[in-house]
Amino acid sequence: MDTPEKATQIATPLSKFEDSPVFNYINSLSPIKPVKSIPITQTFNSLNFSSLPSIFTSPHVIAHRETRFLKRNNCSDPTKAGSSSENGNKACTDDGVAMDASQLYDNSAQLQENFDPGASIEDDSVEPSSDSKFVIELPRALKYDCGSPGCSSTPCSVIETNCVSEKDRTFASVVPFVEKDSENGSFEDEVHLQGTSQIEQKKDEVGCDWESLISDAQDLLIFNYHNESEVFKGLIQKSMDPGERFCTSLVTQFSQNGLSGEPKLQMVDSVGCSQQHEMMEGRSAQPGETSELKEINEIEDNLANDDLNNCLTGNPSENMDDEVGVCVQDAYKRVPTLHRGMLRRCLDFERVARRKNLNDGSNCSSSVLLQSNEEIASEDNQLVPLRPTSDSPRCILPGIGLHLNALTLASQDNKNFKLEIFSRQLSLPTSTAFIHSPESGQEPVQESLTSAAAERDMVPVDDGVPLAEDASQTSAYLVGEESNPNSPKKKRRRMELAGESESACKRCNCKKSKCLKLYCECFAAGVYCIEPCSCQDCFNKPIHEDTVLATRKQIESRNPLAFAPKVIRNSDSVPEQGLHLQDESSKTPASARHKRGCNCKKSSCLKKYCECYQGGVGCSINCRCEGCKNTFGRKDGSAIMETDTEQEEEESETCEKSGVDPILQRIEISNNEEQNPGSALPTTPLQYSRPMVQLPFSSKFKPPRSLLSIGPSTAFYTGLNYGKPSILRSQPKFEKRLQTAPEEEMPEILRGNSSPGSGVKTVSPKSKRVSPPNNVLGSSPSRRSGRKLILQSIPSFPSLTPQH
DNA sequence: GAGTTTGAAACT
DNA sequence: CAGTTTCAAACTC
Repeated sequence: MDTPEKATQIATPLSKFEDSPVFNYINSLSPIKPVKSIPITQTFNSLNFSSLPSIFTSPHVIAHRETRFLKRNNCSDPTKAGSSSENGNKACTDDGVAMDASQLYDNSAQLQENFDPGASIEDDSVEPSSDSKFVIELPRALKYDCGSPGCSSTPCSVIETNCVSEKDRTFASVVPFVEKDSENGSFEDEVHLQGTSQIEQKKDEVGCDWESLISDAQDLLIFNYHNESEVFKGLIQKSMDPGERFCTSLVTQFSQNGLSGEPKLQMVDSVGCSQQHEMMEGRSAQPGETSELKEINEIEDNLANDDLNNCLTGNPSENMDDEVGVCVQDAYKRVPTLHRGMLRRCLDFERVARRKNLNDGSNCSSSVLLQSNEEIASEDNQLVPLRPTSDSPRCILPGIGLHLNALTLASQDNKNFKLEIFSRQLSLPTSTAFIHSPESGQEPVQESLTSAAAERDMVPVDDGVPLAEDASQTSAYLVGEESNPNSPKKKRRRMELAGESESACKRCNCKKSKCLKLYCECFAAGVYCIEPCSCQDCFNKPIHEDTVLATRKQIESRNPLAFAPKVIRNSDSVPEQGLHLQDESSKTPASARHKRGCNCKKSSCLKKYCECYQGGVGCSINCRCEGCKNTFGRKDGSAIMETDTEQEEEESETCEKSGVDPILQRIEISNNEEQNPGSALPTTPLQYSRPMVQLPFSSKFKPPRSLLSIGPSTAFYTGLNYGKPSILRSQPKFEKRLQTAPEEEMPEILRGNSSPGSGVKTVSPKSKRVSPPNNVLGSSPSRRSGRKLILQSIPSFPSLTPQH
């Protein structure tokens, strides 16, 4: 394997870093010798996630933990230390997750373990000396986490409190822990906190392959972002598929039962990382059962089901699930819509995973799953305002492959957030594909289609069109009616009435392409045509699935990125981080802009003819547009390059025309320069800066179809193309975008301009204004220096230093 | 709703 | 790779 190489690589950077300020800083912070851990962090960055095979995941995870231990327990546990040194390096290498994140995970995990009555005891016995260290470090880590903008203060405080209490007493008793926490918040918080850590831990464990699918990073980030992390936990847990839930409960049980924290957990981790299924097995493995995967497997379904049922039904159980379940409901209610959406996402993800499992043959009681879904949905209905105000993300299917149709199946009830979630779930590409497989049966597909159709059709409540109607229409569609010009039109009209939000939903009107070419928006978006479409001779239907897929393949063979989201957001897509994306990265400019850039000549990029404008993003150097006046930002490079006066003039013009606030524009422009959408500063219009957060689209602007899907979709398409799952795993770090941002920026800035695509395109003679200057500028020292300055101004991260 | 404009996609 | 054609959305009236 790569192990040797990686180790070497790591070693090198370390030496370099030792001198780095960061290193020193870390050193100063920790009494322990961070030597390995710190370098590891940097290594993370330096190394590409792509290099990490799923196989490594488990080791990797272990490594995390061990690394942590090494750091903390350095002397306490020789055995662990040894293993950690080896594994730690490896793990760090492949895991794109920020070291911080890993630490956080470890901390939380450990915290939990320690806090857990049983676990704590064991831990004590195992690592007698580690406690004090842990106490010290844990707070630090937590604080660090808290330091993140979004981090919720509550959890941190709780944790800290706990730590303090621990100091005095040891981790032996959970009760004190609870009490302490209750002081700050509620018991729920405590539980949630625990759950959170569990979840994180779990994710860490699972973090391999399919788990990575979960954009845990995002989720986690969100998690931290809001004070209601506890809610998340609950939701997550709830949303968890049986296996995961079970796992979580297991973790809890582990701790409660007094299972050894580290060693056994590690076993579980390793097991879990191998595969989804395996993962589940591993997780399900009880303390004493770890060895027998098969047995576990058998048991798993039962247990999982039981567990799930218990949770869902709210029956009291031994597990925390009960508590969680209860808490979840309460918490869930309290969760803001936004959060819920996020949670939803998790949920959906889970669902998808489940589906995948089901398809694979392992059926953990689909009924149970459905039940959970329904329950959730019902919750949503009750608690959440169903209608996203403006153009709902829901409509944004783009970027989602045909599989989307299948995915939607699961959550018919909660249509509102589903799409969004799905779109973001990009991570599910593989699973999606599988789900979509014909084998799954027409029914599922159709069903999914139905839901999808319904979703797409879904009109804001105010529209006055009941969902039921849509559903009925959908059903009609399902019946197999090829294309229904009449009804579609009606519907269309309705949609139009509904407003722009509707427009976001793809409806095609193809006449000659048979909806099998990219001309067709539906096809291009990776979704089947539905009733509202006015297409003729449409082949983009489940009935013609084979044809569709074949055509799709063909097109992809021609252009692998054909179905990739047209608008790519750096931060979300995390191309740099993505394992698979790396492959893509070479092809796709990782700019936060339109994938290929526009070629507008007459529209001045002020009309929807312009894909950039349509996508709500500014034009980039990739664009070959003429007279660009894109209100979302003009070609970034050129903007800078061009004389200020010219720019200003243009800006003023734009402002006048668009009515956009000049200041805003300036900001945008500056952002464009940086081309770092992912960073705190949005590259594109502010409103879109954080699609993840479900920012409302301005009424003025229609939701760019690909907007929300950008991040995930990117990954998605990658996955789709390559059929690799994963992708998102790299994100776990969300801890702080700030951290990642610089990393991403750096590459982007450095390469972004020089990126193959941009460079080539820029050169193109067509690019009237921009091209020549851009290229020149791109390479020009002045420009670079400017960017470099910007980068430098940003707090340097370890990752940046080491590699470059 | 018909016709025009526009630029992406597809083709040569 | 450039030029041309096809196509369907966006736009206008």
